[in-house]
Amino acid sequence: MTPRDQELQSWIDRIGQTLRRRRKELDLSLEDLSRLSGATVPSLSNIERGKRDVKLSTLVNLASALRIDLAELFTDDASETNTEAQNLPAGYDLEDD
Amino acid sequence: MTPRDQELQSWIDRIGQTLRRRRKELDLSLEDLSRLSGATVPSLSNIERGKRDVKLSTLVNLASALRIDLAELFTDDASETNTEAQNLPAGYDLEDD
DNA sequence: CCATAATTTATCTCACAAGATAAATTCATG
DNA sequence: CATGAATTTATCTTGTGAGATAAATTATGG
Repeated sequence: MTPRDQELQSWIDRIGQTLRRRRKELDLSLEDLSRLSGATVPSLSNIERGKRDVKLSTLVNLASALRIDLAELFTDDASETNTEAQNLPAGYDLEDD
Repeated sequence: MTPRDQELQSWIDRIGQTLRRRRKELDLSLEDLSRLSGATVPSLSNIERGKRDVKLSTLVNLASALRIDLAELFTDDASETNTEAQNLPAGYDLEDD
């Protein structure tokens, strides 16, 4: 495994973790996020567990569904909690949008 | 075209522009970058022109070859010129690495 | 202008991301 | 524990990103 492969895997892992952390933060199931993002449940599972070389479009959709900036997936200060408008615990709309 | 498609296209465009700007900054041809990154010349052309829904691995390889942080591709302050160690005009090593 | 380099476009192939669906596993909670 | 929800794993299909290669087009310098 080349060092670049390792770097890739580390990005894939970190992005997956960030996505999962954020989903939990919003108290969504994979199924909820599936409806919000358009991605299927198995696909989401694989992405969050770092099993996929995701396409940009997928990340854009997920960031949008989770109401975070795409850039946040790449600036892992690992503990990105709340930025105000990004947390809306009550009555989060689960309709597909 | 949904608004999310538009957002995707705008990211694809901006990333392509950033990559091309950076390549020119280093005074590399597509062929040079091809050797450095492992991507083929036609592929690079398509990416820089915003014709592709790139995979994460491709972006990681390109950022590495161009010696920029991956995050820089997603924080487009549009005019990211020099951050010191990222500019090495003389004797830039064209060997594949 | 011409020659050459750089880039774009085209074709064909392969690999794999992601969809769809179902079954298996794991996790909560009563 | 049992039961139902959540997640993971598996299988099959489809679409497309990216490699390889070549030809066409567009810069650029002499």
